[in-house]
Amino acid sequence: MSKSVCEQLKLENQLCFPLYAASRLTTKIYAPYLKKLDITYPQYLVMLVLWQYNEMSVKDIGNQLFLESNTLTPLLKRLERKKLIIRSRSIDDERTVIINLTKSGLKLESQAQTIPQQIENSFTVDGFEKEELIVFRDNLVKLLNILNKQKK
Amino acid sequence: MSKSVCEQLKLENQLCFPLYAASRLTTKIYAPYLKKLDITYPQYLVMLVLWQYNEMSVKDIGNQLFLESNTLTPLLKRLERKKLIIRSRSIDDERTVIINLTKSGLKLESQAQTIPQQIENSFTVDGFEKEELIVFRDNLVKLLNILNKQKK
DNA sequence: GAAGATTAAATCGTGTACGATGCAAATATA
DNA sequence: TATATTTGCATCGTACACGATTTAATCTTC
Repeated sequence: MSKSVCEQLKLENQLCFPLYAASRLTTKIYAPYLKKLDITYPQYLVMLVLWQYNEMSVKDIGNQLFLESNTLTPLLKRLERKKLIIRSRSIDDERTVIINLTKSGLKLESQAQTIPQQIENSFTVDGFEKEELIVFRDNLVKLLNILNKQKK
Repeated sequence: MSKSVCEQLKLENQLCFPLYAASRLTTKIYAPYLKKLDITYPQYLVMLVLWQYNEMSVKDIGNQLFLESNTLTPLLKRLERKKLIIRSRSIDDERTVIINLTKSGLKLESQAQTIPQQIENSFTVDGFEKEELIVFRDNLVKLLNILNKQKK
């Protein structure tokens, strides 16, 4: 990349902008599906983690999603208000808050089952081949790992 | 992709999550550089647009960044408070608000010149080849175009 | 086993995002 | 040309993100 400094400052030549915009627009693609479940996109991500691992501390969820308690605590309180989860202090370590799914939280998983396929379809219909999509996702994960390493 | 429905609900198998997380972590990579300029990441994106096009309406900026006035108006007011831009109503069309750079807004560009290269370096040092990075970016832009088409 | 360091959540303040709505200016149409 | 529609921006309410700080519990170290 031997672009001039001026060229580099252009929006389309940066990695950051398409990443930022694609992330936001993707969230919007989920919106109509998630509206039916009455949850937001970040709340959906938390539910994905809980469906997979069942019981987790706030810290654990944060490690999965790269989020801290300052974001998670209010979000989890909203999920609790929706009766999807239960927040309780660990007996072993009073500092730790344990998140458990309620029955309706657990039941919501079946309603969410169809979402990933529908989203994937909306990407593949015009544009991406499925194989291409996999390579792309692997690249994203690779970037994510690099970014995560830098953090430390 | 013949993953079971259950598998598809796992975090690492979705496209959306690495996109969301990578976008957020990338923003954090920018933070120390932007702190020196005393602007946030979305403010930086607006400045990129203005450095490239000089004079733009709120609508124009929104078209470039996929943002609406409900996000841009308060953000632009903050940039105005920092004396980086001037907001004024168009004479031709009183509905339109024209954004112009101030002298210090224009001057800030030279301070931002080094940022893209530094960011690119932090991606390439361990992990990504430059060519790989270009393919990846092109994929992101492709996704962005698909997403943008779906919106309409 | 008390003092100090570390850790897990929570709280606070600021700044996005975004759906929904309001409002005034401009445009289209009867 | 009066009226309806559209357009560009602003406002409002809700929900993230996140740096910085606080609080309480646990762990270290002597």
